[in-house]
Amino acid sequence: MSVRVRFAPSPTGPLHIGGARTALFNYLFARAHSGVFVLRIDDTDKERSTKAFEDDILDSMRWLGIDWDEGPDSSGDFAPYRQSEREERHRDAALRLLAEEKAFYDDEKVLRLRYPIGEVVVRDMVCGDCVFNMQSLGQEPALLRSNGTPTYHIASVLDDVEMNITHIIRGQDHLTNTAKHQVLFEALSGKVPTFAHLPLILGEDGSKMSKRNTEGLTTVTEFRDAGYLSEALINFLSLLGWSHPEELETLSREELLRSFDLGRVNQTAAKFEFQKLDFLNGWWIRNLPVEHVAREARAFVDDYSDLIDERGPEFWESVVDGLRGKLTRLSDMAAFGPLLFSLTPDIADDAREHFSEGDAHAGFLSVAKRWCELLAEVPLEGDRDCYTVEQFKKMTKILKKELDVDAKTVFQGLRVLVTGSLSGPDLQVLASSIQRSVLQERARSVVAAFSS
RNA sequence: GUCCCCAUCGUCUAGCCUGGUCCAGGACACCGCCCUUUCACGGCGGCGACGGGGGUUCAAAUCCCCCUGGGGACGCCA
Repeated sequence: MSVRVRFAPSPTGPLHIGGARTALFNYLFARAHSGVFVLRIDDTDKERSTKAFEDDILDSMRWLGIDWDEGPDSSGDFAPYRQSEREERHRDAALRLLAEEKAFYDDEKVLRLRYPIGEVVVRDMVCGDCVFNMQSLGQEPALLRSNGTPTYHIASVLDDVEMNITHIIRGQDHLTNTAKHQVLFEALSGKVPTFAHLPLILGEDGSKMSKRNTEGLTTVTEFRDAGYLSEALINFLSLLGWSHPEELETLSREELLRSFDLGRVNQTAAKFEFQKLDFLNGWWIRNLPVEHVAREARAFVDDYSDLIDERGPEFWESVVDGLRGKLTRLSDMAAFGPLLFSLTPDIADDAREHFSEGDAHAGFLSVAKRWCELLAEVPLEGDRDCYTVEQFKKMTKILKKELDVDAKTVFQGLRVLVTGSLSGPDLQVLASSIQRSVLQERARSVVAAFSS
């Protein structure tokens, strides 16, 4: 029988990063086995489920590139894929169990599963055999609430049966549920799917990747808005609890599809560390095709949208290509907006201090004077409004040759005249991306600041 | 508290199933050096772990037991 797996989030919140990892592993497992990946919306909790959250979950998965074969938005042989639309089946199944004396009503009019006496063994692809004494598992799981509506337990198991789910891949926090569900599977169909419980992802403090972590990011949307690429997130998530057979670390979606193997999933909970995610994000920013990164980066320089559009598409790509070496998150791009377009750069304190007195001050002023002259003298090429990298190089050479100032002062001075700061991205890239008129205006502004 | 799961560098991990090639390998972070007229990138090197105790064995990170530590589950939530 061919592999069928499902990811079954409940739309009571946006897609959490931990849920994304579960979805990813299901997706990779399905693809690795040429199987089917089902997205099912487990919205049995009507009070807390919303369409907005469902939309967020679908959008997040699309953004991550985790696509599904059957789901609420597509027709499939097992539709509907929203549990709220399958309520009758769930209720009927629960009542059938009651008729067969496999369930019973408690004093509160809640229908509960009847436990067998003794032990249940869960055979798990990751954890091995886990033995549970059913009597130690606490209260029997509720199947129908006192108001007659089905609960997660009956809905989930019945749907897994009806949708021919062969493998259930979910977090280890479901392990005790699985013992109960296994009883339900046997009662409902006599067949039990294969289970794989993934190790949990812990927050940096070591416990539960819960509401808040050090960076305040928990949902996929939040990570996206913070400037992470889906490629980096997928890469990072894949390495939490799993490792590549050749220990490769930077893994593309294609490589993951090629090499994923549930057998290599470990059983140890992993802490979510931003340092590694940041490293991978920077790596992907540097290694993905420029067009792709340029496109993704646009969202983070929204304030300069018009100015960027005015300069044409090639401008933006060349800027991103020149500057991406310095990026960790796409949101870092925001800082480059003013660097590219502002007419009056803020002057950094250390820059002001560095050139405020003595020889440094004198040297700086002579660089500034000559720089202003060059900006007036050196013509632009063709119909360009910026100097080329070569022209800028030539101009710095002139400064170095003509002035009785050491090279360091020339370059640092130039950097301050162009950016107002002593450090920043490659000056050649930057200077050749800034319009001459802006360069002139800035030089004037900086000189004025240093003269007063 | 009860039950379940887990335990290798600060972190993610390889190795463990099929004991010896492991005085434990990689990656992130950190620290040096190189590259560089800044910062990054890149290159090279360094620091750094088998939780403890018993077994089994000629031999244990690898197998068994106990302890300790960590995590999870115990809802008319999913």
